[in-house]
Amino acid sequence: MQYTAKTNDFFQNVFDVVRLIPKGRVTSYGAIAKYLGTGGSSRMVGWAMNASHHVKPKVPAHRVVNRNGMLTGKAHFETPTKMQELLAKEKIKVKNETVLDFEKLFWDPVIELGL
DNA sequence: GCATTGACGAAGG
DNA sequence: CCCTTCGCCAATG
Repeated sequence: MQYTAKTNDFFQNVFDVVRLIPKGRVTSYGAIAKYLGTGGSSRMVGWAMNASHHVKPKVPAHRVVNRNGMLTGKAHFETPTKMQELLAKEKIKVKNETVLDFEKLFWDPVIELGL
């Protein structure tokens, strides 16, 4: 799989922001996209995460969920339960594939890191 | 090069 | 919170 110069740069930015997410906090694909200035391309953030598996250092992709706090990407982990396990280790409660207190745990890079 | 797909988002129901 | 429709854009067939 080869990435174009465009996506390669985009991917790196996504990985970088995701690694900055504090332990025990979560964010959304859209928030990351907005922070990177590609607001409408939230799908591309998800695509970037898809490539985060073989990336080093490891990207805490489990801290990235959709706008509803739902673990939509759990199926793409090593095992369908891996994502919830990692979240549980960070004291993040997950119920019915959705992060509880999502609004309280939400970490917006635009707000936390500034524009 | 067109059609389909997708770890999304907003709005309306 | 779930469902549908539409917009979004790179990758893939």
